[in-house]
Amino acid sequence: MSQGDQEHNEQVTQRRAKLAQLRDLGNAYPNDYRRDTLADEIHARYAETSEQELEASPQRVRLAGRLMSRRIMGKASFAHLQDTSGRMQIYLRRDDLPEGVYNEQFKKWDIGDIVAAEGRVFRTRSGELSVHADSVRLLVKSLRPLPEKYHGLADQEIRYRQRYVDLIMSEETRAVFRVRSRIITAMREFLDARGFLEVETPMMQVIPGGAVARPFITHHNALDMDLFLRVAPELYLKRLVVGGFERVYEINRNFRNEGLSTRHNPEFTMLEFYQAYADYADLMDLTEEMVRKLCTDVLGSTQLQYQGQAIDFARPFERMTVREAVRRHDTELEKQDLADTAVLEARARALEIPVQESWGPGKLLVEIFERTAEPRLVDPTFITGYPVEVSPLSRRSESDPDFADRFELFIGGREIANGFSELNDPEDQAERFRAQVREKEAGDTEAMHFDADYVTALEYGMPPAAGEGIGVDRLVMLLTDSPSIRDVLLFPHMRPRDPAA
RNA sequence: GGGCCGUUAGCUCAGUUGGCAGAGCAGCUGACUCUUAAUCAGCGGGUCGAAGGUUCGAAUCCUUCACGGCCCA
Repeated sequence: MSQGDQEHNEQVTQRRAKLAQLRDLGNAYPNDYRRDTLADEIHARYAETSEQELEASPQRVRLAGRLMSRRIMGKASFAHLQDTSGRMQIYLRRDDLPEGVYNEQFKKWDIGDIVAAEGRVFRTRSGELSVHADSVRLLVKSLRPLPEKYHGLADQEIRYRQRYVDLIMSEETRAVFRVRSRIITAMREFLDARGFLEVETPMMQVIPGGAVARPFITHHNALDMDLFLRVAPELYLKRLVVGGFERVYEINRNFRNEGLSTRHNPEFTMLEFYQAYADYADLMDLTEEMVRKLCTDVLGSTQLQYQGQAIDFARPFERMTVREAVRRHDTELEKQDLADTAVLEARARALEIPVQESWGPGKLLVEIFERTAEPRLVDPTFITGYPVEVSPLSRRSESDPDFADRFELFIGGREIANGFSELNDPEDQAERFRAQVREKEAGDTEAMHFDADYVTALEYGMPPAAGEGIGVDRLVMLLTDSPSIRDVLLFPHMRPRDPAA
């Protein structure tokens, strides 16, 4: 079960013995072979070429990859070789290889070995494009047996812990991470095309800020001081807006010291961006355009299925306020006054929400929204009208000071993005920091610190701006139909297992 | 943090009422010069997640712990 046990496994022992032999014969780990073709290049190039045409004009290729299967029929064999692009079948005949290679080398190879094969492209009787090898060579001896060829690696835990094995065995897994990469590339293309500058800001911060969340603490030895892993890049990105970079973005990790679940990993990737001379409404338009582009670029469609439910990105995204969403999805509250604290509290208790003493009407409303409406927001929907009470970083609405100029985007019943018009009044900001500090002193571990330098930056003057964060992992989950965030992280956080091993 | 489920050969999984630990793939030996979950004959391979308990006897029943999965908070 554990990796330590494999040391005593007979298959590992046999493979180690073969490696020892290879060492006796010379360099067991050569790096002088150069391939000239990938498996999928052959499939693409000769997809339409007939058996006869290939026979008439032989095409030579040099391949390298991992041996994934082998079928030995006496003096002839077939094998599948897998490289970064895909698989190619290799055909070997004893009499077409140099003396001794077939019996003394090829037959001693194991599934999982990394090998080179050179020869001409042909089609088998059943029509499969293959390479008839006249030269083969072992490049790397694999010491550990791969999972079973038919079922592959089914154990979720091992798939996460030993992702390299999962990647070797599962084209589905490889596809998820190719899609992830394409999504991030498409985000960059979209923002770069609109004059945004990609930047990197500190991940180790003296004063953590920009989100209401508990940070990780680390220690700098030379300075003998604790540092915080960032919970958000927000305050640094806005310093850059003060500095005159009027459109900036960062795609990188945030760290939040909270529990793990199918939707939460301690480190996760956010796209965060800021645009001067824009407000939250401008960003809703921008977001709709970007999300639709990502969907089309990556899936080639504006329709997708997530865990069995259809999601449509083609229609204009619906927009409604928190109150409208609650009214629509909670018939109990339909006709009641959504500003009445007593009514809201009664309803929250009826919904079995653990109501806290300190909650005002705004917090109650949002809690009810999350319980009743949020899971039903399947097609992309912008929700606005967030109470200021739950929006400590947003600018107040000029038309109604109880509400913030803020939106969240929901897709598939989950929050994907959060954006708002930025607070650029340094005196208001200083007062809000002071309120957070009071909460921290009262024992709230998630409350913010007072960031004096950030207030100083605002005092130089930040142009009116709007900013937004998009949860990249959650978006990738949607576009790859993945049920858990762990399925879209190459190395999700796992508790250490068997520390003795 | 709570509830439910899982952990058996390298991998995928069976294991009846508590009575000698099983299969397929992979591996080893042999046959086989167009196979593709190749085929045929034979063989080897186990800390049943860990510890403790009940019992003449535990993979199986009980307790605790570890790790994971799903749901809830």
